[in-house]
Amino acid sequence: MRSPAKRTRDVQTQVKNPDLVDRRRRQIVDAAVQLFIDKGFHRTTTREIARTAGVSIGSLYEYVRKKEDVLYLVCDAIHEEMERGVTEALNRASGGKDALAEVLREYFMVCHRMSDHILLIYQETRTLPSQWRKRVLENEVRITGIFMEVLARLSAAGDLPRMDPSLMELAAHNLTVMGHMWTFRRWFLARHYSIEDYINLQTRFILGLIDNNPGPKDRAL
Amino acid sequence: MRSPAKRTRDVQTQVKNPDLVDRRRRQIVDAAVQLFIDKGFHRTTTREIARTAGVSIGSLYEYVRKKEDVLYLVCDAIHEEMERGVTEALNRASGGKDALAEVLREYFMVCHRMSDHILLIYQETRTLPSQWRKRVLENEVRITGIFMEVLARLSAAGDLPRMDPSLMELAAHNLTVMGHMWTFRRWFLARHYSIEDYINLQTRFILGLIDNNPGPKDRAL
DNA sequence: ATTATCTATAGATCTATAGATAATGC
DNA sequence: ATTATCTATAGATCTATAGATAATGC
Repeated sequence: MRSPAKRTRDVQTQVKNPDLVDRRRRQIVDAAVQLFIDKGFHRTTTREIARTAGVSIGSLYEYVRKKEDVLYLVCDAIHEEMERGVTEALNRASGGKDALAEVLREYFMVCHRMSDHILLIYQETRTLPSQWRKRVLENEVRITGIFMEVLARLSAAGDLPRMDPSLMELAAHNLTVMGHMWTFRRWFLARHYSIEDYINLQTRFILGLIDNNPGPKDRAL
Repeated sequence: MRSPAKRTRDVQTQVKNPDLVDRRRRQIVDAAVQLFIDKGFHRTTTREIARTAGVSIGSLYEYVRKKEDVLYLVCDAIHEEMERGVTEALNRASGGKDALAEVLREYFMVCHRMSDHILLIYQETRTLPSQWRKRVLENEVRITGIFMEVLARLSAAGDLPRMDPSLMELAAHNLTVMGHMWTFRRWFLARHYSIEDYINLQTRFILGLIDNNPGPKDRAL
């Protein structure tokens, strides 16, 4: 739905050959992602991006119009990977009694893998020109939306208490952000917990909240 | 415990008179906070900070050694205000059956008031030299710690289910971040909910998770 | 002929300091 | 004399482009 070719059109280029544009931009994005993660957007120069990508500074500016264009391409690529990762992860979760726990585990593992990238988006989204910031934020909503669908599916199957749509939507945001939290509080959390601990504890936190049915493990929280 | 005078020592100055240092730095911080919120750290120039603060660029550099010093002073001032706000808010919450709901409401209102400032910290902490980034992150932990004490107090009073310390700590982080979430997802949330809606829904979410006791409102989530 | 790439640099900043000036207190 | 403040600018970047060169395909 959002192929590189589609994204291509957002950012102007002087180069006619679309395949070439895709290929070179991939080089540029790959170089820039790592530089931005290491040094931040503002401390990375366009020359560094060009050099690391293996093109000249002149060529770089054939493929983007401004430095911010590179940031947009980077953010979009990250979200594309996140979306793929989340979709796969959630499909992998098999459903049934522990469905939510499985979903959480799979999602948190994606966040764990993409830690640096998620953090980059938190830090640099504001740097984008508003037109593109809007796009990036739409991507963020779309990913939360995937989550929400899963919750709705579980709820319909009776594996989750029913809740009204507003609460369901907010719950999806909460779970999404809990994954992000592992990335932006990692400086603290990783000192105390492994990713496994984190997943287990957060799962207990959430299930403790959800499992309202009285049972052998009442007050499970 | 962390008076301006104490903080003063972290950042070098050429000026001998400590009161003057406090006063001028307050001017500088007040100017810089707003500029950083509006344009970000990197797009704000030292000259702008000086001009807005009502001092010359030369004077500015009598009170800080580098531009990053200003950012540190700004972050520290924000955390000081947060800490005061959170402490007050949590003391205001009266305890009793709805204690947690009250605590959440008071805390979320602080986050609502300090929305822009919290966001700034998320965005610019990485920009700090590591020595100061560390301090800023310690402040963040301290604020979560206040929260944790409140939870412990409620738990001891029986107004909250007992949980082991790890889970309690993580719960404190979760609640802290839920407040932050209102600031960094505000572009989405505020489109759908008022701050009142947000507080009410989040409270239902949390209480739904916690209130494991079977009762008239079973499956309250 | 057209398309892609490169080198060299114009032009615009921006941080941080040096050195001059004003204000304060003995 | 000492302390605080200011003006003027050195020195170091950095983005983005102009104009030259190389590669490609008719």
